Amino acid sequence: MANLPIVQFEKKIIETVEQNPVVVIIGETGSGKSTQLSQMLHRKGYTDSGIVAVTQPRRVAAVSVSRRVAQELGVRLGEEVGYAIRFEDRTSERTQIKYLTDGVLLRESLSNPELNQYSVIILDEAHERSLNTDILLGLMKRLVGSRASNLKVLITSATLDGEKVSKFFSDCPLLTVPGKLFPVEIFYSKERPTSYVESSLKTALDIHVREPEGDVLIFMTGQDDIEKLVLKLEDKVRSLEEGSCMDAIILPLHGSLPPEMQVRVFSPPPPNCRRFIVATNIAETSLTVDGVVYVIDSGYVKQRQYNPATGMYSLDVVQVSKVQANQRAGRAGRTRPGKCYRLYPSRVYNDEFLDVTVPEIQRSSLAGTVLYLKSLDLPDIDILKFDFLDPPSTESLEDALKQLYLIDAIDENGSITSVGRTMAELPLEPSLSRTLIEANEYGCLSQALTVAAMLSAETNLLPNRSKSNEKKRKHPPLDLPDGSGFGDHIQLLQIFECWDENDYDIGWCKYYDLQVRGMLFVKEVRKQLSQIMQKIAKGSSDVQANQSRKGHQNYRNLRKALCIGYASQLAERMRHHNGYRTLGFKSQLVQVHPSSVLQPDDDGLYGSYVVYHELISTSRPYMRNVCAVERQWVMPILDKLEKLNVSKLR
DNA sequence: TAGGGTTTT
Repeated sequence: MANLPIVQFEKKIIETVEQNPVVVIIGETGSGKSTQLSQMLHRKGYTDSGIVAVTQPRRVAAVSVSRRVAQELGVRLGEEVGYAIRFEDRTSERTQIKYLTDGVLLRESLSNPELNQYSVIILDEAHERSLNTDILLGLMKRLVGSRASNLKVLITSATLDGEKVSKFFSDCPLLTVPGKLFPVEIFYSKERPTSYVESSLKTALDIHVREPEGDVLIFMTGQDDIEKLVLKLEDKVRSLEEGSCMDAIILPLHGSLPPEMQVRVFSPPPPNCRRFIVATNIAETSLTVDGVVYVIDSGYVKQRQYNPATGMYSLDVVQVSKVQANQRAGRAGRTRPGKCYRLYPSRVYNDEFLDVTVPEIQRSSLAGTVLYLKSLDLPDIDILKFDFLDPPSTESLEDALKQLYLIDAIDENGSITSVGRTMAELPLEPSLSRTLIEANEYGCLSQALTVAAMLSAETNLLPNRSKSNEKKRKHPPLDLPDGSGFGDHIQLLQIFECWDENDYDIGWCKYYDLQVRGMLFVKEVRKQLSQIMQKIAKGSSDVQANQSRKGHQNYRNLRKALCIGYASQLAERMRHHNGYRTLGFKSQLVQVHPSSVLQPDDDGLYGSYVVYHELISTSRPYMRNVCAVERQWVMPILDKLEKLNVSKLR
């Protein structure tokens, strides 16, 4: 720890913090900012008047960094130094330094808007511009101006972003702390290749033949390209003349890889063997692979975008930002001097790449964010004028207001309703929290809890129908429940109920190709949601998973609750075919996703109305996860839509 | 009849 660069800046940092409420720290990789800033402030006595909080965008980071700090201070984790992430609070009365995800801090500020328990709040990795960090930046700006007791805010960011953050906080001081990276030599391509897979392949082989030992990390956009490149690399390396160069191991690395495959990158290679790790941006920040000396950067990344006019998501391949490109290059210099091969010209880097990644807040549906802000009851609120570092478009905010109005979270004047307040307490998308509240009225809360938890699972739970998997399958893909024809929400409910009947058996998940990790996550989410709902309903509600299962049923109450919850995600079938048009957004022709279990009637036609969980534009615009609903439930929503006046909702 | 970049409450 003593040789971390940041330690030499302690005096300067403390002086600046003493004299200013907000300080921006530009700390490059390896500067030690994440572990050291909190300890410096602790030494200076800032933990005497409150807790020093450090937010992280990711759970694993909150856990691992707090563990390191506890170790360095020689205390037990959970005592003076602790962490708090969803489902896991390892802090105590004695905790003075607390690492937490930015999402947890946002939750805390709901029940304690002044965040009085904290003397210092450090927002780490702000340059990643996660949705939660961006909300926190806006809240911190208000808080330092308003809070009675002295609050100190530190924000760490990257070189290219620091000035902007400083300006946002009324030109607060900006300190730069060097990193501890080894130099990385950058090589640019003369022009953009026509095929990134081919170009990566060629570059990787050049490195293998010409360069001394050291692993190669290759950044691609997705699973498909990764699999292609892995196959080609294996083929080419095998055909190299024996003894002409060292052995090679080729490893794919992406999020949908099973955990046991992911951890392979952490075991060191055998001697005289080079590893090629072909990865998505998961290797940019989330996973750190040791031993990398060479990086190949395609310059592209897959990004999810939301279109507020149509309510449609798409997953697009876009150019990385300069911050991302530098982060990728930095992965080559962690253990010794490295090299980074950029598969694009320097002109593209300089002229075309954005400085910083487009913040998530400008690429997401903001219904949840706006509801959260409304529930804080900030004085002088005009949600359209909330002070964001990078404001989302008016269109996007109006879309959020419209959605919230349709599900009764705000009234026609834009004021939060009591239903809206309850919704804000639930860690769910507004459509699902609205569904839970309605289901509680209809006596089907238990079922709704299960549906909401299943839809919250981050991983794909259902069997993966890829070609390679079909071959591996030991049994035909059948006998999972089919939603009784009503659609995917009901199927998700039935699957969980089956698992419950099988005593949450892991083997049962494996037999049906359901991701074990995902199902266990669902169980935990369900438990958390049950606890919150029981508090809201004052203990009277029945939340047992299996209590409602009684032979054949038409799930009428549950579907009605879903219809109310998804009032802003409604579609009407075309008269003569199975296409639907969306209602409530700029009307779009969409299809039920082919993976849906929704069943057509005897004439081959689907029901007249469905609600959908998500619109996703891939090869065509699809509704994913649909539920059949009845005309009589839809009519009041259509009425409301007709009378809607967005300009009054502000 | 088709396709999952990465996070998080």
